[in-house]
Amino acid sequence: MAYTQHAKTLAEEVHQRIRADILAGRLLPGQRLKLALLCDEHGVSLSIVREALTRLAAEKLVRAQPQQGFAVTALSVAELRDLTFVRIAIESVALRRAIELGGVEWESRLLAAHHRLAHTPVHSPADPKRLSEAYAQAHAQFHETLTEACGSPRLLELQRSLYDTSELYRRLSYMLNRRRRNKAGEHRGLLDAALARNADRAVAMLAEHYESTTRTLVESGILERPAIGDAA
Amino acid sequence: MAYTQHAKTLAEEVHQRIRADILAGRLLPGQRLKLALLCDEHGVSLSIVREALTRLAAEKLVRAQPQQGFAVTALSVAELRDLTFVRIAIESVALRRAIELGGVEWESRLLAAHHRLAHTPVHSPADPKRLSEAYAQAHAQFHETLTEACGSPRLLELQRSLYDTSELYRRLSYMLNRRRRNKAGEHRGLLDAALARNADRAVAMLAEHYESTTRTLVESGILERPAIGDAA
DNA sequence: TATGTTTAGATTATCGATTTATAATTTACA
DNA sequence: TGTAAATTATAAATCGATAATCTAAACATA
Repeated sequence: MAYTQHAKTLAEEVHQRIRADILAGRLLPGQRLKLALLCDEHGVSLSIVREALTRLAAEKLVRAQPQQGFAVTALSVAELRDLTFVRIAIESVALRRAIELGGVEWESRLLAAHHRLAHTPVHSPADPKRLSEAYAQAHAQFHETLTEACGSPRLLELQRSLYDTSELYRRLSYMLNRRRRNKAGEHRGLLDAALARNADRAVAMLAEHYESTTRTLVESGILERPAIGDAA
Repeated sequence: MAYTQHAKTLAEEVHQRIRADILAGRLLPGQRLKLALLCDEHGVSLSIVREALTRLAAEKLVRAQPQQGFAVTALSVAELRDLTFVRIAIESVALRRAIELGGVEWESRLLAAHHRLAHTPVHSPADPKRLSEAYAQAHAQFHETLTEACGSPRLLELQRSLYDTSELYRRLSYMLNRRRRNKAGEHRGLLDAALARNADRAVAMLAEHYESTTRTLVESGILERPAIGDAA
């Protein structure tokens, strides 16, 4: 995920901060991002906020409309389905390569990442409805490690970018999911398949893992009403 | 490719202009892009050029180094190989879907795009060493049409972005390729395979099509010396 | 009451100037 | 003569102000 790398420029700093706000759900899909408010909030000038939002727009986390400012990207059902399809397509390729190329080094890191994930509480003690920040991190780390050994930096970056785009939908899904899907089991299965070098099974599990999240969201109907709140 | 959509803001206008300069090879890989010079050239203020370059950096067409400005992205051999790998991976998925989903409508457009490509002169009369602008367009169009029917806007956009990144390497390859590879034949074969709904053959041809371009470049050794010229 | 038009307020887009950081050059010292 | 510190020059990053544009409210008209 690479939150808070030591940013070398102010614009980069603010870019990462706003990005984190979006991914953590502090800024909601559809919400307008008014420049002046963001300036106050981060204590910087217009140019900085503009540059930050411009970058986020290029990453598709916010949408820019000329003369009308910026808003957090809100995915339609169709777009979420498409995103899921592309993620599965790309990660399948990466996962197959990783399973093919990864060595003992990779196996160890994967095992470690899974162990951390399995032992991180899903909900924060403070707000039991929400996903904890620590879990979100561990989850991202596990999925990243899974394909890490694929040997293609570019593919990995694509994967990370798409992961980010779907991050807040993933959080939503967690909050919605009443019948408590067995996430832990799915991760365990993924781990086992990868370590057993069973690419077909791993890929199938990954696809199901992603599709079920999307299904939960679509069936909940929460995506229909574009949760537009104003201001930042 | 979407050159010169009617841009609604100045920054977008300049962004597209610089982008076109890079893709057409008027700005070379490794070349530093000094803000002041670009301001003069396009008759705009610093902020505008900064925003344009920031976007190009997000698209990976230029590289930004904090406190040191921007430079046109120069791919190393390893990066070019990786790029090729990712392009093949992504377009393979898209092509298979297109072959599966595409209807008569798609076939017609593909046939038309191929016809146009086949009848556009490769070199411009003005500069017989360089690739003509018209051919570059037609080529882009053909490849875009090939996968158009895949049903995934996101996948197509990814494809286009990667196509752009490799655009100037493709042009280089054309200029270098002495033994005159049979490009026309490859395109013809791709067309036939697609129309015959032979996904495996089409994908294989596509992969070979891209890999041979990369091979030409790598073997030429032209990528080794990072063609750094200063100024814009 | 509904529709279209004008006007005031708010917000974004752009600019030119200032501040800050890096790179190049000179000077001092071993 | 070579290295390190100090100085200057160059370019990027940031800011605050102005111009252009949009949104919404108030008003007039049918």
